Amino acid sequence: MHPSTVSRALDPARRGRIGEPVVRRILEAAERLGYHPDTVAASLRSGRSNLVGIIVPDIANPVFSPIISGLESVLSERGYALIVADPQPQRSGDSDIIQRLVARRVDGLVLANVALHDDTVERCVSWQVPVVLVNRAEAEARVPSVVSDDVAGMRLAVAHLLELGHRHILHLAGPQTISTGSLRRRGFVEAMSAAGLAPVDDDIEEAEAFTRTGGHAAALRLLARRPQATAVVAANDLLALGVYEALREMGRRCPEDLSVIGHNDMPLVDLVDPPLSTIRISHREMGEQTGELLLKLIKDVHGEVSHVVTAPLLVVRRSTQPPPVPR
Amino acid sequence: MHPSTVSRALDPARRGRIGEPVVRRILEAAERLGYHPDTVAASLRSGRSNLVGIIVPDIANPVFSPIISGLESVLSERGYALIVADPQPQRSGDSDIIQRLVARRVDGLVLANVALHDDTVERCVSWQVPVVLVNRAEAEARVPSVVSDDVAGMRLAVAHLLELGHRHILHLAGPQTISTGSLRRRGFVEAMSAAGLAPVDDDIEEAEAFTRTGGHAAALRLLARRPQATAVVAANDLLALGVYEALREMGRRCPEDLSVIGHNDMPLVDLVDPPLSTIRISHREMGEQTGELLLKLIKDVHGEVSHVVTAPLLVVRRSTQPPPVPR
DNA sequence: TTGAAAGCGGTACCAT
DNA sequence: ATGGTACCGCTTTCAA
Repeated sequence: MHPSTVSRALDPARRGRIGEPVVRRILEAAERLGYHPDTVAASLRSGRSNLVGIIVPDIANPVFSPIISGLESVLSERGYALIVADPQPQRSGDSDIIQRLVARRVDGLVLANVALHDDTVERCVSWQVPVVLVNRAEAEARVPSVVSDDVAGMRLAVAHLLELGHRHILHLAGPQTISTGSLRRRGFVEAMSAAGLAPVDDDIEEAEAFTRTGGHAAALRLLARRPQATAVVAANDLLALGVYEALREMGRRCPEDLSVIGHNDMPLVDLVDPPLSTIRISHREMGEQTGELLLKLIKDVHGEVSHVVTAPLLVVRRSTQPPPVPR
Repeated sequence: MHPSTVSRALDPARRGRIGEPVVRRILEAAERLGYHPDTVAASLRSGRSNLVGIIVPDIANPVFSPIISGLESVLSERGYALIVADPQPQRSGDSDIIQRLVARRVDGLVLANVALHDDTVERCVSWQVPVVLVNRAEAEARVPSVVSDDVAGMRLAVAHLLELGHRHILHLAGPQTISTGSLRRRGFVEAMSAAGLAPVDDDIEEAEAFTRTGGHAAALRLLARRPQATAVVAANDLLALGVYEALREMGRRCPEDLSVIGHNDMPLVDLVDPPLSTIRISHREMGEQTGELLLKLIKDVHGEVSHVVTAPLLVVRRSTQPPPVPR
């Protein structure tokens, strides 16, 4: 048969230009022979790979895995496959994952690990690869991004505690090199200031990483410094769980002695003791939005740079309650 | 310059055949021009894509995400990229993910979602694609697999409860179409029988899925039927947490009234109330082993079919204690 | 050790 | 609506 005709008949997008009966015959033959067009050859010729890469700091992290899942869902529905990369600093050969992905001719890239100031983005732009940022924004907003409204989230958390009657509220911040860490800190400061309770530096402690151990260590420092505080707003759930551990060691109770609120609403925090009040973010939805944005960008490289900001939600459980009455 | 020479100089594996100074000049030039060989063209010509696919039932599942992570880590170290696919039944176009991946010329495939009897495996074998199963074994062991020793794990769980003094022990089983569900059930029956306490059918209840809600519903049925039992062995942690919920609704306490033990040791189960005793499985390590196995298979398609079985570990926390003394 | 030529398997473009 | 042709960018084989 005639290669061009077959090619066209097999591509739903341009099948219309081919005679109805011919298409049927070709489809049948393909079925019978178990023929499937070679994606690699098609990529070489067409320049499109139908491949998208995502770079995350940790695949198994409960924040990123639903993002990957949502993204994959949108992409695969549209015929794209997703390559997941997780650059571990100590690993050799990782010198440049972005480069490796670009050499594979990915049609687009999702970056879930850029720092607030990061030259990775610049390199992608210079390579002309469509890029979308997720769960991270960069200081200059050069490329599209999908993030939760961290400032609004902290406003929610602070408002909840104020309403319960708390006045002396601390913040357990995340690393300030990461946008969520920085934005949430800013959100905390703004919300407190708006209530006339502007925090001083000693009311805030930075964890070294968004982990339980990081939260634990930082909470120990913070609570030693500010024993009379009645509530802590943690920059994420893992940090909040670190506060739990610190409290346990210090012989203080949550929520009776200290209210704690987290951020993310990751799986199982409703079952920890006490069930954690937190700010819910739909990471899966963020992944889906990221997919839509990227697909749009791939189709129209010079489309406008749009930023999606998803709304967070307060989830009240049992780790927050009114402050203890002073004796 | 001379394309062949450049190609050879850029490939570390065969650089040796090229003159030292020539190599240096080529490397420099490549650096200067920002040249990177096109992987797609290379794939087309060489037949190798340096691409591996993994198919999981749920990317965000705490069992599978560390597997993916471990696998990715091994693969990317060796120059392979990992495509992650997550076939959702209701999704269109998914008609055949395997086919789509094969059309992309993946060098190998990891299946994390095969049922006990599954024709997917057969199709891969017939397509000559190297395949490794992970966290799932099939009834006939036609292809390599990496699994935890589920039977041994259940033996550990049962032995722990027996040692505490329990005699009336129940099993909350997972879906029997899945190898872990079926193997763990068998392990439970064997371990109990070995102790002269062979369970009857009513001592075991199957959950519809490995989820909290599935566990919750099944636990309600099981505990209603067997109120005097003093311990439950759940087929995984999520199911065990479902038991917690059921207990709470029934006004019974864990561990005072009923000991509960899970399986997997997923993140955060050490912080739930009460901290869950469980069987630890290193899913990340399983992912790494899977990568090694697959790479070996890719290199030598006709190598022997090996099966890796990782050893589980008992983790005692606070959800298990001696049975209440009968009044 | 290096150069030359021939494809890998499709798709884009032009001709009919 | 279909057929013909060139060619995507590399690797492989063979020749020098």
